[in-house]
Amino acid sequence: MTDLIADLEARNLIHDSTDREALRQSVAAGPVGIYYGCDPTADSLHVGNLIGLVVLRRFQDAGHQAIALAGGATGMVGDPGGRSEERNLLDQETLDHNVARIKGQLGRIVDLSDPARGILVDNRDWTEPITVLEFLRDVGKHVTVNQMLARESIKVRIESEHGISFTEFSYMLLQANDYLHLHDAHGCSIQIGGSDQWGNIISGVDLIRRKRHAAVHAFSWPLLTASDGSKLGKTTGARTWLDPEKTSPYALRQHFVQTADDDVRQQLLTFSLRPIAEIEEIAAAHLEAPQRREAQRTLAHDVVSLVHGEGAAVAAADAADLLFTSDPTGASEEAFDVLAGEIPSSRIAAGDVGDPVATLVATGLASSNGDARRGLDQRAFSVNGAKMDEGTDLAVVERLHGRYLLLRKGKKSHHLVEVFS
RNA sequence: GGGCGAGUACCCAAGUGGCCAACGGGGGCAGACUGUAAAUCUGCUGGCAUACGCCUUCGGGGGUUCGAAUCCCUCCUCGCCCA
Repeated sequence: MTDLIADLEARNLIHDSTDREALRQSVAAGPVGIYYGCDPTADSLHVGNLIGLVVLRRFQDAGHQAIALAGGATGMVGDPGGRSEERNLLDQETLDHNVARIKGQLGRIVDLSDPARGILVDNRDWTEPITVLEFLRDVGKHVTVNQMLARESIKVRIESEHGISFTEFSYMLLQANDYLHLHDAHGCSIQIGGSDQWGNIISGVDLIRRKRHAAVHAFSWPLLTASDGSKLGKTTGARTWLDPEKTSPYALRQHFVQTADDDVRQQLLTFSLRPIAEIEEIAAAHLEAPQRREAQRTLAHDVVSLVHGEGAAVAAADAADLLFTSDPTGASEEAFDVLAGEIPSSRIAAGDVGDPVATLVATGLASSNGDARRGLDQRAFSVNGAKMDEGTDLAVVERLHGRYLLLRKGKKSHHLVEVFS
């Protein structure tokens, strides 16, 4: 990559930045340390964090040092941005657990095996030892409350009915101190984050300029929103996680396959490591024949491959093909073996198969007997491709390959039942 | 410390003694239409029950009443104002 910054600009991944020319020259001049931080508020990263990780990856591929920061300390305090109420504080034990899990997920996207290429740090390591007095003198002295109050994230909270605690108010100082530490200890000179982080990021840049008289850089990407305005990865319902235990590779694939036409080009630019020219070709082909969903398929493949590996991406694609494009009753036994590993599945004794309501609840496709009955009423469920009703006796439904029942709710939820005797 | 106000289901929010499992909106799920898209229209959205109905729920606890989300007491949490 001759000009990484230009590439990112073309991908619409730069929203705000410090002096653009200085940033460009710094990146072009040689390897730099670049840092992206996320707070371990859950035991898994989600697709919202993926942008940062992919940007780190792009820098790493260009020979720079990626610094992934797990915010063990800031996670204890809570970022006031983007919410109207105080966070619930997490305890040490939970944070430890979360950081450990996140490290595994991170390591697949960003190479952490060679410290010169990438490292994972936890800001508790340098934040915990600082005393309150040191912090107030060394960090607090360099920042005016006036500036802090001017930040959008703070302003919003002050005007909200719940207000903001001093704890969360202090968050940006901790993050500023992180950047200072990484600058001193690792020579880090770029910080990145979503545009909602810009205030916090700039605080760090200012702090370093005041204390070290050094000009460091930063940029943010536009907060990813779907064309319907919802915040990606934070859809009210189920989040899409990077941990395969929480969101299977198949489910992750489905999340991206279902991307809206209007969003798919931008998402490819954001998440795919393919060159821009190739993505533009795919986008152009997609405009010609959107119903083929080739762009969505490419996007889904690239993301799953990045997060879980090529093998998982292919397996997830095969499972999806079986469920959506071909007749499940004609699928081979081997295909079902694979499918069982990709979609939710369960084993049920032959004697327990019969009543559709009980079976639907047992598989989790319905949340309660009432939910199952409502769904059956609305003809939402099918077994082996045939619609079910309350009278369907699953015991007499012919099992595929002698042992499988493929249950479906709506168009998108599947569950494979293996019947044993 | 004092005064005022608020806490309702996933979220916002109506309801101020029975017609309340609780208006409305959002979100979610499903059906029709489709391309595993969007838009649109329709249905559903506490649990048990085929059903009559029963049970649990309106910040926590206690009370008044035949009957409470609604009235009283108390506690907790939060906001605004005064000190």
